[in-house]
Formats: sequence, C-alpha cells, structure tokens
Amino acid sequence: MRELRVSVLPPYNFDLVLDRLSLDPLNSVDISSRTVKVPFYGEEDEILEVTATGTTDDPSFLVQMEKEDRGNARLDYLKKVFQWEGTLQEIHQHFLDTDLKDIFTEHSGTPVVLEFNPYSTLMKSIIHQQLNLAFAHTLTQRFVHKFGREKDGVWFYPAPGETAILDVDELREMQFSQRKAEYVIGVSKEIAEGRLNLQELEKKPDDEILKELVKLRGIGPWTAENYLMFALGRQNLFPKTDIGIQNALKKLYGMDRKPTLAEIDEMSEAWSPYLSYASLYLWRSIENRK
DNA sequence: GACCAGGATTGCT
DNA sequence: AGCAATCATGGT
Repeated sequence: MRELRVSVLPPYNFDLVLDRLSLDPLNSVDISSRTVKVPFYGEEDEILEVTATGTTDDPSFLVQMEKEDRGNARLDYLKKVFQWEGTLQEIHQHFLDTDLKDIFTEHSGTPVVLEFNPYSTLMKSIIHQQLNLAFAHTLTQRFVHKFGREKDGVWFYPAPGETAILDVDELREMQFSQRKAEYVIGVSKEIAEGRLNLQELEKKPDDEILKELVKLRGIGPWTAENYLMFALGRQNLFPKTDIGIQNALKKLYGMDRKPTLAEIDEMSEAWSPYLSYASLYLWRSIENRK
C-alpha cells in the first residue's frame, strides 16, 4: 500500500463532497471516516482511497494506492476528479455580487467533482434521462451490478465493448425502456467500434464536442452538457432544459411557475464564465439533505 | 389516478 | 421549424 499526502487551497469542504457523492448508491462513501474509495480504470481495476484529514479552511487528504503511481497517472487523475488544483476562492468571489450569493455562502467550499470515468458518465447520463433520481439510480445500479465488476465494495462500469454486445432484451428485463436500451447499446457500439473516440474528443473546445455528441442517437443537448461538465470538468455549462435547474430557479426567485428559457438566459447571464458552478449549486439548493 | 420526473426521438402538420 | 406522442416506473 502506497500512501501520499495532498494539501489544496481553501476553501474546500470534502464533507459536502462526500455528501453529494453518497447520492449515488454505486459510490463507496463512508461519511464517518471521511473516506471515499474511487475506482481507477487502469490496465487492471484499482482502488484509490481518499480520506479527508483537514478542514474547509485548511484542506488536506490522505491518498492510499494499491500500486506504485508510475508517471503520476493516479495522482493526476485524482487531482482532476476532485478539482484539487482549482481556485474556489476566486469563483466564490465572482458569485458574491450575484443572486446566487446566499446559495454559495451556504454551500461554501463545494467543488465540481467529476464522475470517475468518461464512458460511465455517458451511460449514467443516458440512463438518467427524464427519470426521477430515485428510479434513475436504481436502474443504473441494476445495470452496473449485472454487467460491471466489483472489487472490495467498489463498482466498475462495464467496458464499452462489453455493453456493445448486449441484447436489448437483457436491458428491457431490468426495466429499461426499449429506446433507452437501444441508446445505451448503440452509443457503446460507436465507442467500441472506434467511430467515437472519447480521448480525442476531450482535446476539442466545448462547442465542437457538443456538436459531435449530439449527432449520436440517444444523446441530446442535456446529455452532452452533462458530459462536458462531469466527465471533462468544463466550467461554463448551464443545462437550461434541466428540470432540476428550472425548479431551483423557480424557488430562488419565488416564482409560481418555472421560468421560460428566455428568462433563464437573462438570469444566468451574470454567472458566466462559471456557469457549471452555478448549475451545481442550484442543484444542491433543492437536494434533500440531512 | 392523475401528473411529473436532472430528455430524446419520431412522426405529424 | 414547431408541436404532440411516446417511453417505464416511482414518488407525490
């Protein structure tokens, strides 16, 4: 077991990170020991264990790895996933002059934490389309439990090639709709057969990635924006068709209806170039928390 | 028992 | 181009 200590710039509230991660039952989170076990999709499945050892104003972490970290691949991955090199201070500063001031103060130190794998983000987003979160998590969990892999309590999504050869009926059995099953298998085929290269895609600017992803059957604007935000960590995305965002804005402005798309454009204008943070904090503002 | 969920596609006009 | 129907099921 290799151990490593990391400190990052404040503010950074890892307990809020764990709180959000625990919304997905596939994540291996232990709130009391302030630890999350992260799947690392290398040549073999590996687990990286991250434990908070500091506070919001003096954040530090203990990282435990199973193998030697050749080329810093694992540490670089964790830095990106948990945004350890971000500057939340500046971002908070930006929002103090906006209508999101109170929400940002309440959730101060919450970074945008990325999903643990680009392909899994795509699958999860497609499965989550249009469904309430409870059922969406159930479906995703069924999918990963049946076709993915487990190691020491940590779940790994199947590889694209493994999903690509599934039959639609195998997903229908676990209560996927016909079309959702086709989307999941179809997009996996695009990747497995080399027509969609996620590593190459990552090098392009937001608008080009959006354009390419939306061409695929089963990926619309919402899913593509979700990918840019949570697989790639792009900072200026605002999924205005998202029901959760619309409900959060309705609540924020005390409206008796959801805002129109034009109204949303107006509201969000002042939050650029950090719209992804605005989105995250708006989602957090309507999530049920203990 | 409606009606809505962290949407996208298809088939109408 | 724009609109309605469709999808599976759980929560309210």
